[in-house]
Amino acid sequence: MDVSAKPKLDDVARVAGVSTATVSRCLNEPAKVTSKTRERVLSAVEALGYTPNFGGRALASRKTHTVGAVIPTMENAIFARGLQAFQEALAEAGVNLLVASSGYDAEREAAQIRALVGRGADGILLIGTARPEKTRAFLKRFATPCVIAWSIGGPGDVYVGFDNVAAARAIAERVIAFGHRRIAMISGITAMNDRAAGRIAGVRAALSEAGLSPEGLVVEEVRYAFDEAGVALHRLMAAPEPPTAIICGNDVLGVGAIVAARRRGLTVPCDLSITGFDDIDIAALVEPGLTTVHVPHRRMGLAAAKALLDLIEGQPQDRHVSIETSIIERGSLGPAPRSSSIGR
Amino acid sequence: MDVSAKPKLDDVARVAGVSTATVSRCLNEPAKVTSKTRERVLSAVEALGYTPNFGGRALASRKTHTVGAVIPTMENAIFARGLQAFQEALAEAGVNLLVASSGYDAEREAAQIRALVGRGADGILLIGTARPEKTRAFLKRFATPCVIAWSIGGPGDVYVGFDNVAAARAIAERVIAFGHRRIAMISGITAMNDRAAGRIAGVRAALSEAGLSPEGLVVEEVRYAFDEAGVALHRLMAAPEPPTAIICGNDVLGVGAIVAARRRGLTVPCDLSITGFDDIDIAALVEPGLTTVHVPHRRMGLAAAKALLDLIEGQPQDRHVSIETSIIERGSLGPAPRSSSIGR
DNA sequence: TTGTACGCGTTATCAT
DNA sequence: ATGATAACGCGTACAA
Repeated sequence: MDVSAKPKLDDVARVAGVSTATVSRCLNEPAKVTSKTRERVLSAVEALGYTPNFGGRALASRKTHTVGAVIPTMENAIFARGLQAFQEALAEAGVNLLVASSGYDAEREAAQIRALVGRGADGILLIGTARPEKTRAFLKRFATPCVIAWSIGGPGDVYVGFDNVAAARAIAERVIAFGHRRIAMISGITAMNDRAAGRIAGVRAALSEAGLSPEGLVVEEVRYAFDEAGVALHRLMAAPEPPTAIICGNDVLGVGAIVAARRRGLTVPCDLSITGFDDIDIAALVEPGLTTVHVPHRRMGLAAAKALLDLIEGQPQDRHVSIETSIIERGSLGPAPRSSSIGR
Repeated sequence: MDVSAKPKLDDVARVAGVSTATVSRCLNEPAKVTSKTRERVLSAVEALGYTPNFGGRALASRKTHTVGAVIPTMENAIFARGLQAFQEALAEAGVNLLVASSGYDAEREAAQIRALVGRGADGILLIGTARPEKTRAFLKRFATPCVIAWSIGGPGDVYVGFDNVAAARAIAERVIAFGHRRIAMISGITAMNDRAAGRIAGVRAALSEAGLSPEGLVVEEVRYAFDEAGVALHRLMAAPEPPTAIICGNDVLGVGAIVAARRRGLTVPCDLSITGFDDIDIAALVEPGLTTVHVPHRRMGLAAAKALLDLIEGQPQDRHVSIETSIIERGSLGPAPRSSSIGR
């Protein structure tokens, strides 16, 4: 009925009455085998419940059919969503996904990358471009196929991402167009995070272009957490000349800011305008809806999978894929209050 | 400067002037080696930038230091959060995580399980207990260490979960205690989902205990998506005797229902009470806050990792870990409207 | 088209 | 404590 030991290629060969080589061919290059013997072999495989041993296969073929991804955290919905799509696309191609997380920490990212490469990942997905030279050198040294997502990488990188600077600039321009002059920002931690840094740069660029002082932009730098946004908002609003609009580095901060504003008795957007970045589900559920930058995270995940698989196969491809973003207006951004546009 | 080929155990042995066996021991059982030679070996490892080959190691040791997890989808925050904690705990132990998703589909789950076992996962994490006998047999056949989470499993299972029936019953009792008699439910799809089915059963049990008809419970079964909750709510409220309280199968549905109710001009909880299940972030952010069942997803993920690692090591352990849940009252559940408690 | 035989890089079992 | 050497399971030139 049931065998105690795991069947090996050898067992299948014996049952099918062929050599191990033929069995191997049947599984890997079915075309190189007669349909008749193939049938015999496959039924033997079925009968024994044979599963190829991973170690043996990896050792002989020097391929693991496994790729790794190191993301900041799955608890951020944007990465969860992108990774989900990434995994689905890989599964489609019979490739497994190893996930690791850095917690936005460069050291941990480096450690996880080493672990994944050591574990034999055929390729790797990384988020953003900001990382120590040491980590970069490690990847280069082992020539690990690597795709960068969520950012525009350098000319030498293969990436599937969007221009954080341009997108942030676009939404800042919208804020300015609404008449806001006292603008503040609640940003994620910028250390080793080019997305967060780029979004600040984009806002500064918009200010500058509008003839406003980019240095005057007050930036509260906090962890990506709802509560942190509240703390930051209170600090900002306690200033002698509080902002009339707050541009948030992502939707978690944006929604946190809206809730905090409400609890502070402020009406959004009448008293205070707030914008986000990412367009995750909750952005559409808060009251008022969060005006934000829409990023197609799923599409990016799918494209990243395709890019990485192509890269591993050595196929020619687009090394640089830019994903378009757009602004979604939902109501949390409105005209600047009249009293303050008069200001002093 | 840099070598073109990847250094192997052999290279390290040559440089250190020892045998491959010693190098292997240095890396795996450092205690069985003199500190003097160990030092020599380790510096050789460092100098060459040696990384053990995964295939070779897996083949010889019959261990991959890799575990797999098959979850419905990472896009559901509860799984993203639990999986994040799970992964962190594994990384701590030097174990890598392979993730796969089923999309709540039994066939896909089976396929992913096969893939992960074939890929050499030392153990596997699964969500819930409801799955075809065939899948169960497959796991038994290969004696794959397996932990079930998010549910109470059978006596033969190793699980780290909570009692979905009891938790749903508890919140239904609360709803009934608020005077509600016309109670409806918006549930997830129950096919091959014991959590969703269990939650309905729990609500029915509470109704029955309160002397209400459990068969009278109207259940709208929908996918776990915000929009689906809205559609379901509209159907429920269009009935001749609409419910005064809607118990939702999870927070995604609960929040979706609150938003849909608001758009329908209903005030929660004055006109309609709504409850959720899970206690994800948005439950605290909507207006009014969603009264829900708090589930410590991170703690469950950590405990699941510990259980699985112990199981793989063959260590004695608790095969059944029950996680406590609690009810969080936030405001979306209130007294039944007076007019309807009088009824028709 | 199919079979033979060797090599992939490591661990583990013996001796020493 | 260390070294020689045999597995480990599969892929693949090469031969038939």
